[in-house]
Amino acid sequence: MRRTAPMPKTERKSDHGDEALYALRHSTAHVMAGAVLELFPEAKFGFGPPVADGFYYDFDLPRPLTDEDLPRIEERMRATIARDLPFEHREMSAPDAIGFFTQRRQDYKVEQIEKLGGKDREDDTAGARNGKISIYQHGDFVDLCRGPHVKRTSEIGPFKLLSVAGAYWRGNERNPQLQRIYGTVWPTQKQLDEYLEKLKEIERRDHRALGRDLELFRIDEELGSGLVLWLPNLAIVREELETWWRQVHRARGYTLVYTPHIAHEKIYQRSGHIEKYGENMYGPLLLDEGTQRFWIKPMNCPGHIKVYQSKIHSYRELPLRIGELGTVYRYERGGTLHGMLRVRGFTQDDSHIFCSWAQAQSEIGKVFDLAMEFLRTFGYREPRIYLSTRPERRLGSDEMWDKAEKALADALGVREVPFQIDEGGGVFYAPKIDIKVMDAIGREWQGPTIQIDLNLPERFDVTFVNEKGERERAVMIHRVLFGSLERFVGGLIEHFAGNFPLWLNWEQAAIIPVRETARPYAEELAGKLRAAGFRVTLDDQPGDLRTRIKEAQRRKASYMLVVGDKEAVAGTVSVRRRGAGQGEEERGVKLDDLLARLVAERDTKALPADFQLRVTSAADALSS
RNA sequence: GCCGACGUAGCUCAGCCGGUAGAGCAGCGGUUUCGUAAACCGCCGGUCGGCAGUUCGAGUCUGCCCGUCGGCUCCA
Repeated sequence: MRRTAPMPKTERKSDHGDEALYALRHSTAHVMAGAVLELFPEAKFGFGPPVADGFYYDFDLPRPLTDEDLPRIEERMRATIARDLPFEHREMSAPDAIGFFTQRRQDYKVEQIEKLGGKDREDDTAGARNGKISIYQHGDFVDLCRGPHVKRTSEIGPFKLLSVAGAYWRGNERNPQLQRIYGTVWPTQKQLDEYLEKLKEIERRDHRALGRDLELFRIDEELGSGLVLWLPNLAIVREELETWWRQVHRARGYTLVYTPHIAHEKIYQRSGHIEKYGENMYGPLLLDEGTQRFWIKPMNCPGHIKVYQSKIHSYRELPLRIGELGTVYRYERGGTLHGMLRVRGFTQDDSHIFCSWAQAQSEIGKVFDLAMEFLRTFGYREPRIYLSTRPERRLGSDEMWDKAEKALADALGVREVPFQIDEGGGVFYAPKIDIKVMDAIGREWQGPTIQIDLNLPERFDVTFVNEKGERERAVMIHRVLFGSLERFVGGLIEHFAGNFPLWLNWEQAAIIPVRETARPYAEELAGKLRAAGFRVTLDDQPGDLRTRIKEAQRRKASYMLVVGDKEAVAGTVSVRRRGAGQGEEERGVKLDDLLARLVAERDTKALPADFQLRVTSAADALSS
C-alpha cells in the first residue's frame, strides 16, 4: 500500500473543506506571496492554491530559499495582517491583463492568461470568467486569481510556514523548477496546535525511525539503496502474514506457484515489457558470449501466463486462480526512494485469475470481498472505491474496454457498493478498481487493486476450450491485496505505530522474574507458552524490575508477565499489557486463564488494546 | 532524474575563524537480586560518507561522486 503524499496535492474537486476555509487558506497564500515580493522584488509567481490542511505558493526567485528564510517571511506576513489590508477584486479584459502582468514581468501569469484564453475554466485557482480576467489585490501584491478571499488580511488566522521544496512549473519535469513554500493556516490557535501535533504524531510513527528502534528492517548503502533487509523481528511479521495469506488463498480456491526471478528477453519482448517498461528493468544480463539476454523480472504476469499455458485448459477448469508471493525488481529513480514504502526490490501478493467473460464479474466480486476482509483484519477503515476507466492512450478495442469496465462496475453494483468513477484513470492495458483506506490517524493509503488485463491475453494468445470445443480467448484479472509486502508492512508499522497485534508481534510475551528465586517458575511459564506456539522472551538479566519493564515496553512486547515468589506459590502471573499505565497491571491471573486469553486474542487476530483510531482530519477539526 | 538541505561511534548529537575527535544511550566486564516505564563502577568503540584539490596542516575550505532527508516527477 502506498500512502498518498504526506503533504497532499491540490484537491481538484470541490473538496476543500468548506468555502470559508478555502478562502482562508487561499488568502494566506496571497499574503505569503506578498511577503516574498517584499523580500524579493524580482520574484516571479507560479500557482499558489489551497491544499488539504494548508496551502503552498510557487516562486521563481534569484536565490534558493533556506529554512532560515521562513521566519523572515512569516514576520512580514504578520506585518501585513496587522495592517488590516482589504482584498480587492477587479476584472480586466484578457489583453489588458496580459499587458499588466507583462509589465510586471510575471511570465508565468502571462502564460496562464494566454492559456485560459478567456475561456471559463474550472481547474485552476487563477480564473477567468466570460472573457474577463479576475484579479485580487492586497497592498502592492496583485494576483491573477478566481477567489474567493477573506475580506481583509486581519481575518487570517494562526498560520505557520512548514517547508521549502522544489516543484516544476505546471508539474511537468521538462519545465523550469520553481521554489515552493508550504504553509498551514487555521481559524483558531487550537486547531493549528492540533494540526501541528498531528504532524508530530506522523513523525513519531515514521516507519523508518520505528524500523531502526525496533530492529525491523535496514537499508544498507553498500548492499544497495532501495533494497530492504528484513531483520529478524519484521521477518516474523512477514512470515505470519504470508502464512495467513497462503491459507486464505488456498481456502478460496487459489493455486499457488513459484516463478523464476530472471527470464529470457524473448518473453519480455512478447509481453511488451522491454518496449513499455524497459527503462525500469534491471538488465540485460548477457550469457553465452552475449548471445542470450536475460532480464530480472519486474512483474509476475508473464510467468503466470506460462504456468497457465503449461497445458490446455477446458472451460470446466475455469476460473483458474494463480497466485504467488512474487519478488520483483524495478529500477526507480534515486530521488523517489523512501524507506520501505518506495523500494527497488519487493514482493507482490500477486494473482492472475483466468476465466471466461461470463465468469469475470463474479470473480471480480469475490476478489473485492476478499480485499475488504483483508482491510478489516488490520483495522483500516472508511474504504473508498474508485473505478478507473479507459485512458486516452490505450491498447485494445473499445468493445473490449466496454466489456471490462462493465464487469468491474457490475461487480460493485451487485454489492451495492458506492464507488466513484475516475474517468480516464485506468492504465493503458486495463481498467481497474482501486480501494483506498484511512489509517489510524486519518491518512489515506492506496489499498488493493483489481484490473482486467486487455493486453497480455492477446499478446500471449491465452485461451481455453469452450463448450463447443472451440478455442476461446481467456479473460485475465490481475489483482493484489497487500500490493507489495514492503509497502504494506511499512504502512502497517505507521498504522500501528509499531504496536503490532498479538498474532503478528515478534515478541508476544516478555517473562520477567522478579528475583533469581522465581527463575524456575519463569522458565516453566515460558515453556508452557512456547508449547502453545507463542514467541516468548525470558528476561533473566540483572537489573531492577522497573528497568526490565521499561525495556520490554520499549521493545513493544505485547505482554509483560511478571512472576515472583508469590506467583510461583499460587501458580499465577502478574499481567501487564503493553502501553498500560501506572498500576494497571493485573495481578494473580491464573495460568490457564492467561493462556486461554492469549490464544483467543492471537487466533482471532484481534487488534491490540493500545490501538486507537485518531480522527483529526481537517473536516473533523472544523466541525468540532 | 530535478531543486534545496544534510552525512562525525550501532543510535541521538557536540566539535568556534582550518592545528591531529567528545558526550549520553547501546555494547562488553564487574557490582547490585530488586514487585511494574531509566541501579552503580569500569572498559571498548570513529580512514569524521567516498575520491580528488587548496594548505605547512582539512571533520572544518573547494570540486566531483555516493547516500539520506523535504518536495517535484514517477510508482506496488
